[in-house]
Formats: sequence, structure tokens, C-alpha cells
Amino acid sequence: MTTRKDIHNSDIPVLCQSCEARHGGVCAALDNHQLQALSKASWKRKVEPGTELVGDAEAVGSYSNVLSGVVKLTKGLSDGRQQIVGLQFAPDFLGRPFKVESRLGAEATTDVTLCSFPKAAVERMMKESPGLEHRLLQQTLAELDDARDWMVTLGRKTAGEKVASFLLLIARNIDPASPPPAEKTTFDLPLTRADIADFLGLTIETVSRQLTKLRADGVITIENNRHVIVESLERLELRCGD
Amino acid sequence: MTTRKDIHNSDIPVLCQSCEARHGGVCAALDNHQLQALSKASWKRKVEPGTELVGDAEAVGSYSNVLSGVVKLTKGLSDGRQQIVGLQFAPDFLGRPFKVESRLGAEATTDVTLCSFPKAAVERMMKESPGLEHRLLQQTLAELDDARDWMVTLGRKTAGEKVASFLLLIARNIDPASPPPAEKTTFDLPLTRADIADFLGLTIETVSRQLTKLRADGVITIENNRHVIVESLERLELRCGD
DNA sequence: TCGGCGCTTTGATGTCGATCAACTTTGACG
DNA sequence: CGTCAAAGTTGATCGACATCAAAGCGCCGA
Repeated sequence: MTTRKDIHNSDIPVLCQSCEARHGGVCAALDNHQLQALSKASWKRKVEPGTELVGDAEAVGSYSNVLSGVVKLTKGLSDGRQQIVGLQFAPDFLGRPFKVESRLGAEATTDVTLCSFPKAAVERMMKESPGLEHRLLQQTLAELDDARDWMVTLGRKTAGEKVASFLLLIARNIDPASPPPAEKTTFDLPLTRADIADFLGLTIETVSRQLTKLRADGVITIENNRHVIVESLERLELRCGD
Repeated sequence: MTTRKDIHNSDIPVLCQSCEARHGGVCAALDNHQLQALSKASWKRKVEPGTELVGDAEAVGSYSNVLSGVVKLTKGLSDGRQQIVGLQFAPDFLGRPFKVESRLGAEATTDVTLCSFPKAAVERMMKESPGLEHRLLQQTLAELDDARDWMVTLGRKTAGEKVASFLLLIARNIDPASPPPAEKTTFDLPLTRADIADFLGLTIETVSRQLTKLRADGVITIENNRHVIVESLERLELRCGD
């Protein structure tokens, strides 16, 4: 293990020292001692876009923290229609506690760094430390709020409003380190047009047309299909409908 | 208070004795002692359809359990468009822990019985008893699963599939006492056509037409606009698309 | 440098659900 | 009962987004 031997207050496992999840994520609920215990059983990994992290009806043996990149959560209908039901950014927690089966697909849409723990270790720690469960409840409540916001987008917004809402969501979440930008910003789209369509309940053609319109109206600029420059966040917000 | 004086194992507050929430709900996580403490500060109330329980951006001073009836959770866009983002049946917990403001409207759609507690009492009890927080996490995770299921319905299903999915949802949840029915069943719609439309992201006309079609195809019968007889749950399921 | 392949854009046409406009049913109250 | 308002149904038309089809445009390997 890559930790120092002496018991000391600043004795944070090397693995965790520069970790996003130790601040905003669930690990923030753990003290150094617990962090040590968990880090012994945990491992870091890097995966490429398109890597399936959890199959649709698959038993999951581990939980993870997203340390960088974006993970899409998907649900499918029997005839192949798909809906993305959530995006996980760093330092989000990935996994469905208290359930063996997942009902959800999870797939990296960009390069993703993960820190994974065995299910059992997390669940044991949750029993011992109410703080961890509290933290998890907080994140789950936040995800529920997000999901409900998105239900409004899916159910009641026009195609134009949907695409604007999507861009705003990305602009506000893509960079885990800095707070949401205020006026002008720039980022790489973490999703293909097909993924954006599956997230918004649209087709790729409609997504493309709406992006073109935003570009024509001078709200955004797009370079190389992926890189977006938001000229005016304020004007983008106006197009979200809410 | 309406409790007996002697400390005894079967010493359950009268208020709680015949209560749904003591079994499936959050109160199931409390021992008799805690139940007593909480019931001292809690009160039961009956409200009529249309009663606003929580305003859209209102500070909430209490949590509640739904003991009977149906509550709709709504979100609105600035121009008046509305989306119902969830339905709460007995014995669901109503309220958003750890947040003063709600961002959500809550309104009774049928006659509703509630058991309400002051926010502070619940939060104090949550600190003392990890079981309660655990229970709340469980319900929140279940609600998140439901919300994500509904995102698929909103984003990817046709009008016909949406209406069928709605009827199935009601059939499975309207009666808190019995388990989901298997073949034939009957219930009163807890929502008006306008509410159904807001739940499904459709218009009332489209909802009406789809109900008419289900009736014409012999899948359901409707009496007095509200009472639904599902002739074949199996055939209804086939029309949900998943 | 050149194909070739995947992703994206753009255009023409089609369709499902929205909108607009009667009309009917239900239920509350005299 | 008869009246009235609210809720629901039905029909005609419209429009937003889907579908079908054909280019563009990187980007990679030979």
C-alpha cells in the first residue's frame, strides 16, 4: 500500500491526496482512518469513451467515484429506443446501493477516471459511519432534483429550448474544479450528437439543426464539431424557457 | 396526548396504531419510544382535491406522510407550461430534507390524509437514529428510480404508450394495502385529464383520444369519466412499449 | 496524397400530436 | 327536473419534429 506507516492527522492515503471526491464527493464524509481502510481495497482506473461500466441488467460488485470525465446513464426500450436518464460528472458517486441489479446502463462518453471500491466495503463502512450515509442521501436528493428538472425539459420544452438547456447544463458542470461561469465560457462537448439526442428525446437531425440555429443567431460558436464557445450565457439562458 | 402511561412494548401511540406509514413508510424505522416522541409533535389532517400543500418556491416548516389519497408534485415554466414530476401515494414521505426552499409545488389531487411533523423534530430524530436516515435514503433511491423510468416515458414513448404506462402506474400504486394486481383490476383515476396531460407531457385532447382508443380496443372500460376497469392488464402492459 | 469510414450537416417530405373550435356529459344547486 | 359551469369528447386543420435521402468534413492508415 502506498501510505505512510505512522498514524498522524495528515496521514491521507496517497491515492486520495489529489482526489476530487475527497472534497465534493462521498469521501468527504470519511475521516483519515476510514479513508485509509477504504483506499486499501480501492483501485483507480482509466477508461476510454464507449466503455460500458455497468450493463443494463447486470449485477454490480463495486461502487465508484467519477474522478474525471463524463458517464452517461441509459435506459432502453425493448425495440431499441434509448433514453439517457442522467449524466455523472466528477466527483459524483456511481452505483445503486442496496440493490444487486442495476436496471441502468452506465457508459463512459469521454475519457473517464474512476476510483472503485468493492460493494461490501462501502456497505460495511456505511453501517459504521452515519456520516457516509448522510452524504449519500444528500447526493441522491440532488440527483432526484436534477432528474425532476430534466423531466420538465423532456415533457414540456421545445427542441430549441431542450438544446439550449443541454448546453447550459454542460457549461455549468463540465469543470468540477471551478464554480459555474457567469458570462462567457468554452468547453468540449462530452457527448456525440446521437447521445445528445438520446438525452433530449430528439433525433440527431433535430439536434444538429438547433445547434446550427444557435450558431446562426450568434449565441454560440462551434469548432471541430466538439468545441463550443458560448458567446453569451445570458442569451443562452433566455432560450431555455424557464 | 392520546397514549397510555405505562412503558410497554406494545405502547404504540393511538395516532399511529392504524397508520399505513408505520409499515411501508419512514415511521417503520422508529422504535416505540421514538414513535411516541414524534407523535407528540405531529398532527393529522384531511384536505380536499386542489389543496396546495407546498407552494412553488415556499419555505416549508414541516414534513408529512401521505396516509391516503394522491399528491402531485409539479414544476412550472415561466410561461405557464406545467409538468407533473411525481405522484406520491400512501405511505410516501413528503418533503425535501436539508433544504429550506422547495422548488416544487405539491397539491392534493384527491381527498388526502396527511400526518405532519415539524421539520426540526424530524431532523433531530434523524441525527439520533441512523435507521431513519437509512429509510429515507431507501425511499429517495426508489423515487429516483421512478423518476428515471418516467424520463424514458417522457422522452421516448408515443402518446399511446404514455397513456398506457400511466394507467399501469396507477393500477399498481393506487391501493397501498394490497400488492399490484395480476390480471383484471379497477380503480378511480386520481387525476383529471388536465393533470394526466401534465404528467405525460401531452395535451388533454390527446389524452382523451388515447383513452378512447384503449376503450375501443377493449383494453379498458370507463364509467363516469373517472372509474376505470382494466379488462386485461397483460394487454395494457403490451401497450407500454417496454 | 489518397481513399474510406464515421460523424455531422442540410434538404425534401411525412406524420404524430398540438391547436382551434364546436359539442356532449357530468355533477352541483336551485 | 332545469340550469349552469366545469370537465371531457370529437372533428378539422396546422405545425414541429421525425423520417428519408444525400452530401460535406474530419481523421486515420496505407
